[in-house]
Amino acid sequence: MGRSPCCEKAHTNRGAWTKEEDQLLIAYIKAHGEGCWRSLPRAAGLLRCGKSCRLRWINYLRPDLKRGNFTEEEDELIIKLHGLLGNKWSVIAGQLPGRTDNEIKNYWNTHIKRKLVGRGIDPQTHLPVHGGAATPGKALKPPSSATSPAEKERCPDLNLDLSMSLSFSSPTPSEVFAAADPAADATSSPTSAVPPRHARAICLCYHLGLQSSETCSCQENPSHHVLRYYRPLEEGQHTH
DNA sequence: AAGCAAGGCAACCGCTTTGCA
DNA sequence: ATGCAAAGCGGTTGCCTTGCT
Repeated sequence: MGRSPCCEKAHTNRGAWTKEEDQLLIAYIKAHGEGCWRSLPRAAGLLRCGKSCRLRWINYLRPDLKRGNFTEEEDELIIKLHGLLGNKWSVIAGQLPGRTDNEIKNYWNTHIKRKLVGRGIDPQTHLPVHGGAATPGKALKPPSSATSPAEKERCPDLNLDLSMSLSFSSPTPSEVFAAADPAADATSSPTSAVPPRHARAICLCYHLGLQSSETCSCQENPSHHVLRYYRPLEEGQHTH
């Protein structure tokens, strides 16, 4: 027995959204907020599936979206975060206010990839393409031993102290992200705003070079890693 | 002006994760 | 502990626009 479809495809519109549909969705969410996406279309008078409504709202209609071209600073931040996190678009988007994961993903695939290739950097590994060091399709793989200064030198584009982020013995997540964006205050973001599923990515980042999130020896819910990132550790709290 | 290719991006698909009974 | 529904996510597709020949 398979999963029931999210919507009755025969009775839903597909393809590009019309202005009228946009207005219906905006008006409904303004009046009722983001509630149950599955029941929203019917309640709002839309012939769309809930998934489609959610996507349209998050990626296009949300009032806090920035739109417009990415700045050079945003470019560099995306590159740095991608070097740390890989294709965790939603986590990366979380560090760029007003930008969506879909937008960043598209921007990465159409602009930044090319930019990195132009610099002689493999977009997947963030390592120079010459010399066969790059391994297509693999996420940034930390070395098993401490990253040498020479290794750091090989990755000028990723303006991070890789010896810290990849071979650290125990940096805090805020240190990792401070390295990615020294201007950011990693302690100021509200923990409640972090979707729980981001925890794994943060955990993964936190454990880069040591162990994967799957083999983390910590028995706590991974969300504590998010707490560690978004809020400084207090005395006596769990540490690795 | 027409045809074609490439680029850009909105939207969809299918799988995973989460929350709850 | 388990199963299911809902939400979230990343990869992919497809259409529209732009630039080139």
